[in-house]
Amino acid sequence: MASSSCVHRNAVPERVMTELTRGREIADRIRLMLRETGFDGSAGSVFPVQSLVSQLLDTFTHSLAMLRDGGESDEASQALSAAKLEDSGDSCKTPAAKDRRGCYKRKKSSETRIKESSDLFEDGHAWRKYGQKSILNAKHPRNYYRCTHKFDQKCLATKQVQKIQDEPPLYRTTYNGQHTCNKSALHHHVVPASPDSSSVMWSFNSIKQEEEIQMKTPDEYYISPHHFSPMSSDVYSCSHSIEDVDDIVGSFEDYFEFETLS
DNA sequence: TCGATTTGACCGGG
DNA sequence: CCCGGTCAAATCGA
Repeated sequence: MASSSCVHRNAVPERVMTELTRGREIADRIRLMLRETGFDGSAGSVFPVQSLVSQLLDTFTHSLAMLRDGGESDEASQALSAAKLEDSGDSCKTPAAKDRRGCYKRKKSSETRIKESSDLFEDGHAWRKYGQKSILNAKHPRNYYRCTHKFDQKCLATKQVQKIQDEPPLYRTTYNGQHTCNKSALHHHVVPASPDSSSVMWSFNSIKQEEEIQMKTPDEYYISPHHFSPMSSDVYSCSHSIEDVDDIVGSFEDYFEFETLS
């Protein structure tokens, strides 16, 4: 169909924007963390880390500005294209029929983030379960979640959670898409299911607030066609910083991937 | 009563 | 045609 190729053509700069925005947010988080821990030079540190992070932030900001100026993929057109996608789905929601042909567009496998943990953890976002499927050759069913703000804020983020091991229990969470919803609208500090749990615990704050990120995860890695980097499990003490840096590197790699494609 | 979850049906890509 | 992702009616529960 012609429409799908049209959507795909617009999707690339949007994804680049999303990646760069994410990178800039993470760089800013690092900057705040450095300030709190005195690594920005205020506590006598000789490391020029703060300066590097500032340059990193500038790089993201400039790249985003260039993309904005050069193309039409600003937030408005993003919302527009999101609305178009929405429309293609709405056409089948008329009470007219059970005929759902053309009802939804299957996503192209875009950037995917996979997390594995020993229990089900809160990631700070509001999710709504919309499906469960038993998977071939898998012992446990796969659960499908979408962002609660899919409709009110056009947030297209989804995730899948599947138990992949019994003893000890191990869960794989696969994130698809980026959140475009307003995080500040959410409760930002979610109490984990079991307070003494030794697995993954995240705390997302909005950037302007005091930042606190704790991550303890047995394994984390990203999957993209050219990138597969398992995290070592013995870097707990500084894992939050390292994972953020890994996030940024991932953003850049995704960006250059798109660059070479276009 | 209304938002969240469950679950079988439906759909499209491979 | 099979499998996995999504939809949506039915059901749950606060």
